[in-house]
Parts: sequence; structure tokens; C-alpha cells
Amino acid sequence: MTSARHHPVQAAHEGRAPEDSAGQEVRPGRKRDASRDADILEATLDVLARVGYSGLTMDMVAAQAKAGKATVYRRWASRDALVIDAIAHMSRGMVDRDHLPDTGTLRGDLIALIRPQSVVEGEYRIKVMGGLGALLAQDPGLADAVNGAANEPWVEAHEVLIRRAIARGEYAEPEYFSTLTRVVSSMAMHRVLIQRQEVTREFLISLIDGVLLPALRCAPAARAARDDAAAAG
Amino acid sequence: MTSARHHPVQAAHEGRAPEDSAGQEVRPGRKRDASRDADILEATLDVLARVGYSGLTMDMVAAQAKAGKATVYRRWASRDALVIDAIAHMSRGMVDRDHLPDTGTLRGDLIALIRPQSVVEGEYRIKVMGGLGALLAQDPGLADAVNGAANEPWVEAHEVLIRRAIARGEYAEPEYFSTLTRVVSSMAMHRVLIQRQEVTREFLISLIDGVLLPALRCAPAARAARDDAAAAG
DNA sequence: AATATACGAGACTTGATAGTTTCGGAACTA
DNA sequence: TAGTTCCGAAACTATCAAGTCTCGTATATT
Repeated sequence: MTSARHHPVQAAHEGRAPEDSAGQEVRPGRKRDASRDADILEATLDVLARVGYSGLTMDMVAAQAKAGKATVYRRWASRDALVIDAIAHMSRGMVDRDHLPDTGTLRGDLIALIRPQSVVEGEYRIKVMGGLGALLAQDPGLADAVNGAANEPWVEAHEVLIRRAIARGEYAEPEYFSTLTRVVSSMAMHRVLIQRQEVTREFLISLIDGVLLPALRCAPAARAARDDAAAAG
Repeated sequence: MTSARHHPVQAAHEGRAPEDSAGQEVRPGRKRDASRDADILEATLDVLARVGYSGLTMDMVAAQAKAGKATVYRRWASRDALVIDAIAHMSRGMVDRDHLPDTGTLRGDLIALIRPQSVVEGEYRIKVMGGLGALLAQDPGLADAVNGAANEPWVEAHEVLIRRAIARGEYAEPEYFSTLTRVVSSMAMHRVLIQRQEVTREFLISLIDGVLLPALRCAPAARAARDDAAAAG
């Protein structure tokens, strides 16, 4: 999408290149150290989580990555382009959508989703998102990208797990399904961004046992299911 | 609390004042035009909605309010103090803590709390709140102020209403009481800040009927109540 | 060896903006 | 009337940070 991707900053298409054909140009001189890319992106995320988008400076990022600013600007054209790529980088490997837990009960699945690093990293991601506020307000496209990177994977995972539990007959199909898939994600974000408290394993379990599962058990059923219930009762 | 309130910027306690006694000092000169306060605060909200917190400049605010910057700085000590007051100004009268509804049922009370102007609704408020993201993540003091102005009033109102319903015997005392008082507030903020959708009356009712009340009905009871239930079942 | 590019470090330039001061004029007090 | 404070407008100062450039050095091609 808006992706302002890596860019050997227009080094190509200059007639003097030995290999003029559109293929890979053979350039003399030291090669770029590809591993610095990830270092810089991770440094960017660290700074973003610590001071937010508007507090982030290129000097901080360079210092954190132990890189020179020239090295950063050789790879990204601007601060915004760097931040956008960092967000994209963050989204990788969050929730493994192809290997969701399957313990037999919804409660077991939801709790299995809470791995030690997802508590810590989840909070980290939430802080990163919070720090983006101003940018989000300006660029709806980026807002979607960030939301998709840090929020929707969790919502979708909960969606799958809840739907599966309903299919098993563990719960009835609720009327406000999509609202329920956002309970944990919403309240965890609120805890970090507004209350400014830690998201612990215990807190997440209190959301599951104290809010989501009870709500699911007693929520008004969707129309079809509700008609059945009305007929029976 | 942290409130950086209006401040005749330390004009007081200077020996030369005619009325030295601690009472209200009679000062010569033109009076401050109190109506400019609201104009400036509303201009601040307009700018905040348009460009977000980090994009807001004092020149923009002054221009929007057709005021001089000196007039702004005569009333607020800093940009942050102005923004905080503007947020407080916006959320004024959202919840009237001294006249909470009392309809006889929790559902009735919660829905009565949703008055047209008390709902965070419409593109305007969404944009204002969206622009605050960076503010929240950066400065704990500012975040507390915003939290106190825009969030806690709701949480406290829900706390009172739910406690009253429990006292009436409408629901049992739940184990995770304080978590439940934050359900609606958390999910409404998430909708505004992350999903970037409107918080409509229908959405709030879906939170009440689809999440909060069902959760309250089926939540695990607090220890004392749970023991009773165990004895009965 | 000669040349070209990458690297970290950091100086430098330039633009933006928070906050201050000045100005001419209006409104209030004594 | 004289003195004081407020007003909007705008010039001014000081700070901060994005982006560029230089330096000494390391690593690549020819």
C-alpha cells in the first residue's frame, strides 16, 4: 500500500554502468550490510515505544542502533518512511494464524494464546500504537496499516477461536459477535494507554474469566438461535 | 488534579497592591474578557480535530480564535496546559455525577446515561480524541489529566450504578468488579482510537446488552457469594 | 594499487515553532 | 486626565530536529 520501501536511492539507471541492461548492476565498493536494516527498524520500534512518534528523532534511532544517520538515510528517504517500514516489520510473527491453539475448550484456547512473550510484546506493540496517535489522525491509510499490524491479528484469532467453540456447541451464537471478539484487545489497550498499568497474565485471565466467557455464556443469542430458545422456553 | 488551571500568572502577592490583605485585590486597567476563554478553547479543539496534537501550533490556535498569542499565553502557561483544558472543556457535562439516573434497573440507568451530548459521537470528537494518541503515550502527567477528564467520570458513574444494582439484589457481587466497570469505557475508546469508527448510541447499547449485562449476570461471584452458590448447588 | 562505496561519528545548515516582547489602541480605575 | 491592564497583530529570540555533508576507516571491484 502506501509502503515507502527500501530504495537504493535512485542509484540505478545511469548510463555509465558497465552492465547497462536492466538486470542487476555490478557496483564496485563495499557492500551494504543487510543486517543493519533489521537493527535500525528494531531501534525505531524501541524509540517509538519509549517516546512516541512525535518524540522520535533520527538521532535517537541512530544512537539506539549504533548507526550513523547517513546509514539510516541511505536506506530510508525520510523519518516517515522509516516509521512506516518499522510498523510493517513489527507486524511479522505476532499471532501465528496457521497454528492457533486447539485444546478442546474455548477457555483453554484463549489462555494458550497468552504466551509469555505475547504478554510482553503485546504491551510493547500497544505502546508503539499509542505513540502513533498524531500520525494516525493524519493518514487513514497508515492508521489501517497499524491497526492491521498490531490489533486485528488478535481480534481475528479470537474470532476464529470463538467461532470454533460455537461450532462445537460450547456456546450459542451471540447477537453481538464481533463486539465480543474485541473485548480482550480493547480492554488490554485501554489498560496500557489510558490506565497506564501493566498487562499481566493475571489481568488477561481476568478478562477471559470475568468478562468474555461470562458474556458469551449469557449474551442474547442471534436471531435464529433466539427463535429456537423462545420456542423451547 | 494535575490541572494547570487558569492563572493570573502570579500577578498577586506584590507589596505595592492597595489591598494587601489576602482578599480579592482590586486591580486597575481593562478587565479580561472572560468570553475569550471559551473561544480559545474551542479553537484549540478545532485545530486538534484538524491536525492532531503534534500538528497543533499556538499560531494556528490564535489565528482560529482571532486572538493574539499574548492573549492565549496570558491565560494558559503552555501549549500542554491549553490542550488539557481544551479536553476538559470538551468533556464538560458528559457525566453529571450529582444527578446520576435512577430508573430502577441497571439497564435503564446505563442507557439513561447516554444522552445525545454525553456520547462521544460524531466525526469531530473522534478526530479530537484520535489526535491525542501521542499525547497519551508520552507524558504520564498529561495522560492522567486526559484520563481524569475523559475516562474516569464514565468509569466512576458505571461503578456507582453497578454497585447500586448489586445492592438492590439485581446482580451478585462479581469477582472482577473493577474490570467490569471499565468495559464500556474501554471498548468505546478502542472504537474511537483504534477502529476509528463512530461511537453511536446503538454501539453503546450493544456494549450494554451484548457484553456488560451478560457478563455481570454470569460472572463468577466474589468469594462470599460464591460460597453460598456452592452450598446451594 | 587505484577507485568506489559503506560504515560510525558527528559537525553543519535550515526550517519550524514555543514562548516573549513590542506596538497602537481600547477599556477600566482613581 | 493619568496610570494600568487588556486586546489583536506581529516581530523577535531561542531551541530543537530533519536532512546533508565531511572525515577517517573498512571492504569491495578492477
